[in-house]
Order: sequence, then C-alpha cells, then structure tokens
Amino acid sequence: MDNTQTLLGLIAAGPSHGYDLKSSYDRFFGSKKPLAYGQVYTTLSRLQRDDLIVALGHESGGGPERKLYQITSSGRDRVSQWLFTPDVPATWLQSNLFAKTVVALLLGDDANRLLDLQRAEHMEQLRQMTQAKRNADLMNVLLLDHALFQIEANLRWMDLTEARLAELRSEVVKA
Amino acid sequence: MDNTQTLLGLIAAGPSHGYDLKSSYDRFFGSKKPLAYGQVYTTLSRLQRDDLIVALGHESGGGPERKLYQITSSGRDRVSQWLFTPDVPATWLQSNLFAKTVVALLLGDDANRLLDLQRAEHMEQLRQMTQAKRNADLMNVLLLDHALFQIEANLRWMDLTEARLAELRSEVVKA
DNA sequence: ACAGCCATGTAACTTGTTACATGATTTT
DNA sequence: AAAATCATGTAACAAGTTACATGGCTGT
Repeated sequence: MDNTQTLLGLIAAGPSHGYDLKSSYDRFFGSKKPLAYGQVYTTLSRLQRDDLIVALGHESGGGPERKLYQITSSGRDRVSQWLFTPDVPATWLQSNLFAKTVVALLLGDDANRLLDLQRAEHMEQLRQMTQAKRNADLMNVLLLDHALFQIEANLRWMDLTEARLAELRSEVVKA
Repeated sequence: MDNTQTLLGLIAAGPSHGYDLKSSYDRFFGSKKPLAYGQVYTTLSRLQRDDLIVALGHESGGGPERKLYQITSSGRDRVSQWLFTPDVPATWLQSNLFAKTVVALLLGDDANRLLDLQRAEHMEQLRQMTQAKRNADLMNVLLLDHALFQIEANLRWMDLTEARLAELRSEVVKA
C-alpha cells in the first residue's frame, strides 16, 4: 500500500510527530494492520534525508520531547504527484488467490478444496464486516465497503473458476 | 503476492532451475510484473538454506551449466500449508485507492479529481483487458477475469464514495 | 509506589528492486 | 562474425517486521 507515501500525506495535512502519525494512521486505516513504530521512525528519517520533510525542532513543554516534522515544498509536490497519478494495473494482476489456484492445478492437488476453503473464509469475512459496519463511522464504512466489494468480486471469480476446473486441468497438463 | 511461496510451489511441480522458473512464473502470472532474475537466485539460495529445496547437482550436458533444485519433504509441507491456509482479511483492508482518497480529503484537496482520474484509468484497463481476453488461453482468461472483477468492484466503490464526498468532508474536518 | 501511556529510537533480519558482471551456446 | 538466448550470480539499496532499550509524564 506504500506506507511511505501515506505517511508523507498525513504530514502534508499538518506538522506532526512520529507517535501521533502512528495513531492517525491506525485510526484511518484500521485496527488490523497497525503501523509498527519501527516503521514510522525509520521512514521519517528517510523522508528527512530526502528533503521531503524538515524537523521543526524539539517541543519539550508539557510532556516528553516531541520532534515535529513539517512537509517541504518538494514533499508537497511528491504528495500531489502520488494523489493524481492513477495506479497501474500490475497491482490487479497479482493475486495470492490466483497464484494458489495455479499452483494447486500444477501439483494435481485438490484445487476444489482450496477454493472451498477460501470461499468459506470469504463468507465469514463478509459476515463480520457487514456486522462491523453497523457501529462504524462514515470513514470506516467506506473502508469496509471497499473490502466488501473486493470480497464479492473474489467470490464471483471463484465460482467462475470452479466451473472451469476440468478445462483448466487439461490446459495445465499440456503446458 | 509472496514470490517465495509461489516459486516454491513451482518447484514442487517438479525439479527445475532458476532460469526456467523465471519463465514459468512469467508465463503463468503475466507479462506485466515479470520476475527479476536477481529475485530468483537470491530466493533459491534462501530456500536452500532453509532446507525447503536441495540442489540435485549441476547439469552441464548440452548447454550452459544448470543447477537443478528439488523440493524437500519439509518444502512440500510448506507448500501444502500455504495452499490450504486461506488468506486473512488484512490484505483486503489495505488499498492504495482508499489511502489516496483519505489523504485527499484531509488535505482539503480535490478528491473528485482524484476519483475521476482513477475512474478513467480503470475504464481504460477494463477496455484493454476485455480486448486481451480475445486472444488469451484459458489460464490467461482466468487471470484477466480476476482483474476485471476487481476493477468493476473498484468502480462501484468509487461511485459510492463520490456520492458521499460531501458527508465525508465534514467527517474529516471533525476528526 | 506503580501502572500505563507518551515518545523516540536501534538492531537484526527478510523481502523485493535495479543494475551490473560474466560467460556459454545457438541462431542468423 | 555478430546477435540473441540460456544461465548464474553479486552489489547496493529500499522497505517492512519484530524485538529490544530507554526514559518522561500522568493517574491511581
């Protein structure tokens, strides 16, 4: 997902320090997949090295020392470029689900079993996320909707694939 | 997508060497996102180090030296575990598209513009992939179908999100 | 006094990317 | 003879994960 760009984007919204960035990040992008502190501080030093952010100096009043970082104009350009450059398709063509299915077919292994297991997991996630949407704020509803749409797309693909398994098996043997 | 696991899966299908694995990989998983040789050989040495594969010795007859690798029983276990352990939801909750949208909202920047650009790119990909399906073998049809379903899901999410932008802006300001 | 949170960082390790270097064989 | 392809690898770097180390402030 590119944590570096996302963090830079958060700094672009206003000067901040590592600890705070980590919690903003987690708040916006979900309790699953929390950002590690190790990641935050190493990323910040790289951003500073590349002149995309600058340290505003230490703030020590009322609490532990905080290092405030502010975005530079160069950093602002970078964010803008990131935002308005649409992602290329490579992303959509790499899928664990597809890779596993291919390998299962190559091994003559039980591709049906794999697909059934994945389907069960997808259904369970569908259930959980639909449930979670009930108490979520608008931002999290959007996040969950995105995941829900993807899950539904995967389910449709699995149905299609399972219907074609026999054909696929002969295709793989040929290769 | 986890290249390490995928390569191990390909070796599980039968002993092979680096060069050959790279081309199998590219054939199965698409011309976009070709696997770098650097990746192949470093991955192979790590797999060997971890006793997931063993070298069958050099084959020098008729051509350059080739190092054949074979999967071990430990490696076979690993593949099996990979295949039949369904992916967890974290994957579906991290999306560049979502991250960009959030950052655009935070910056008070033009989220509409971002979504329109992404939509245009998605439509173009939809067109290209639909076209590509015409001359594709079954395996590639499956790959393309997977991407097409994802693109459609993203398009639907973008529509939904755009319809909610006004609401979202006030939500973000509150935060 | 102690627990819990705020805050920053380093070290070791894994994975992935790009570029470079080398040389043999096959095809034109 | 030259070009394309087969084949293996190293070096340098970027990014991500986990674990560890440190210390100050706040609330009970």
